[in-house]
Amino acid sequence: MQSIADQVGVSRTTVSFVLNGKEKEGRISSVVAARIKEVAHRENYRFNELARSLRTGHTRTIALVVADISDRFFATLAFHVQQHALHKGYLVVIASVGEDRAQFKPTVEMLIDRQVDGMIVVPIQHTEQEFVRLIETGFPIVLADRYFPDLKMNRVIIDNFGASFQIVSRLLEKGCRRIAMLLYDDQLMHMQERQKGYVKALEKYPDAAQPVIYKIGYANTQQETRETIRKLFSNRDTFDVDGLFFATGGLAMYGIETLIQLGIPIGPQMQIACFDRTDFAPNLKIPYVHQPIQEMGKAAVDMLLSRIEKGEPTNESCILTPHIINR
Amino acid sequence: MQSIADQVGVSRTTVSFVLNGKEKEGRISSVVAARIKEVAHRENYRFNELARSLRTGHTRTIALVVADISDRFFATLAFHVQQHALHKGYLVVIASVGEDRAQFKPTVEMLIDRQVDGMIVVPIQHTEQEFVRLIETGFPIVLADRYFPDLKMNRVIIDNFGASFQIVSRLLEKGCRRIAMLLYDDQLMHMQERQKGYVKALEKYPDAAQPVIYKIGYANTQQETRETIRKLFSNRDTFDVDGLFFATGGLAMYGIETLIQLGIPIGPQMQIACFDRTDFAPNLKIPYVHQPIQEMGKAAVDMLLSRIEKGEPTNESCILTPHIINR
DNA sequence: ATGCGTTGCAAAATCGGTTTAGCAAGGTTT
DNA sequence: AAACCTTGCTAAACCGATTTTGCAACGCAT
Repeated sequence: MQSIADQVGVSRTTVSFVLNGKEKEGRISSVVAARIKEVAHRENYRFNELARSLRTGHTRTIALVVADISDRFFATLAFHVQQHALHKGYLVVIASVGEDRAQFKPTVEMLIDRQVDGMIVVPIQHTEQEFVRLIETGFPIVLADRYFPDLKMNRVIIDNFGASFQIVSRLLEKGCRRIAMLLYDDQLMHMQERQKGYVKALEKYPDAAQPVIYKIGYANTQQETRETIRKLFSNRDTFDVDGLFFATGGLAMYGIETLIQLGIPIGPQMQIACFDRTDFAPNLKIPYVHQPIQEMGKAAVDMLLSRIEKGEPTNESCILTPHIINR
Repeated sequence: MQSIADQVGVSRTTVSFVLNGKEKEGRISSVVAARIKEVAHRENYRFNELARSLRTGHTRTIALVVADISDRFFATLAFHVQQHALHKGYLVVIASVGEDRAQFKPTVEMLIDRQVDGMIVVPIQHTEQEFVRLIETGFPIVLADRYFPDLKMNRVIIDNFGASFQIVSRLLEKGCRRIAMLLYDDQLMHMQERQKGYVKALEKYPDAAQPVIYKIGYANTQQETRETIRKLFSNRDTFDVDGLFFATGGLAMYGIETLIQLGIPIGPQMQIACFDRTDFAPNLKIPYVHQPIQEMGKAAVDMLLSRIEKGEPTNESCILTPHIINR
């Protein structure tokens, strides 16, 4: 900037005004403005955003923190968050921390130290205390997908209970009476509500079997899912399962894979439902809960930006309704 | 920092030395150092990395630019790049630009304006000129997965030709003689070499049919793939295909899906091979090219960081050898 | 001719740190 | 006792911008 100022024969101040389109405000003559623009263009001048941010107090950067960016759900969310944020003039920094609170804290601090304007985070287990601390500082955060019911903070989630209830009801309507559910071993509300929806749906049918629930760990998902399914079907004299409900697309993928390997046909005698479209075996027309990931990303960005730009209060939470896809 | 200095009764300089672990260098007494540390901890002091970066000239941040973060290959690459970079003390900013050069240029500029120390990029078509400009500026870049043969710059890639050659050879050994290939309609070398490997393998067998190649666009991959497969099998009196080779995991997924829908059994009479493990239909034991994504990510990070930290010259290119998985 | 509002620009403070150069006090050497 | 080295710390410049305040010069009305 100094270099441009020298060439035109003005001060840095003047250059700054012109390059920021504040010629009126700075009362710079159009002659000088034109010369500055020309030189800036010729020299291929680019702002040092670091310096600008230091002075202005904002970076026009937001962070997105997810458990695992190689997961299809999170990757898609990341894509849409990024597209929408870019459109609003913001850069998004994606951080993938694993379902691991040891990585979560330092990562979040690293991002805040770099002065991101706000964060969209899909929280992981055992991080609630981190959030109460963050809320105290007043740092703009919006939770996506998962949330803490006791913490008063912005969030955009889906109606997990309702979706679960509806899709399990569908299974029941189609005649299933002994439905088992597989979900992740996770205390967070999104999982709890999917479980509750399943239980509640079963209650409607007095002749349906009691809930049978299997919890799978995040660490060895594939293996645990396989073993669970194997066990379930080897005990068929005890519990003659005729329906399976998977709480996520990942679980469904591994589960269906195992069914196929075991040679168990999926059809009227053995029906399946799950969350998220699984690309796996699309010829099996499995009903699923379609989460509006794009809307979720957009809503989260909009909520965060209005919080950042307008100051404090926004509507606290946004609950999206997923579609039940019946195929 | 000023606040800490005031409380301890020293200058900002002293505080800075202590908090940066340069007490020896700054010749600060251990008594003062201890008091500073204590106050900093009590006040929960955190560096403003923006300000530090402005002064030191580096941000300890690198960017990763890919076409589509929701693609499984890129998401996995992103995951490993991030893990390894974090381990080396760097933050990574992931940017997803689509296979779209209109988004590519502004995104790269945005990142450079924010003073990232370097970039790992998976280039997209028609961006070669951008890179010659970037190279002139001396900005540290390493290319991953794809590359420009004419541009002398750091890159980490795999032996696409060799992998393609080997896996198609496998199909030929197993008896296929009329093998068609599906690949993306892309001028970049990685696709070209996969094609060449296929052609070269066919040449070994004089009784094999001439190459039959279908090019699929990035925009409507799923639909185009389906139509291509349908067309291929409806013309079976003209070309009685007995083998299919997919240049990527995505193409394979859509292709196999269509085969299943058409009721064409995959087996000795109709064999398949592809790049990348497809989670789709794992009960079909399809041989595939396993790309060492984690090694690729690590190598790219290491190459970039040594370029950034040690200055100019590093070994120009790193060629990884994929495994052929035979199942 | 005096006062006043406008126009066109620049000086200087500021953001929050890092880093170089230097200064005073005390100890050691000669 | 003079010269010199250490020790322990600080002043001030600097990174590259933004922004507030100020100050000439000019035109215009009185």
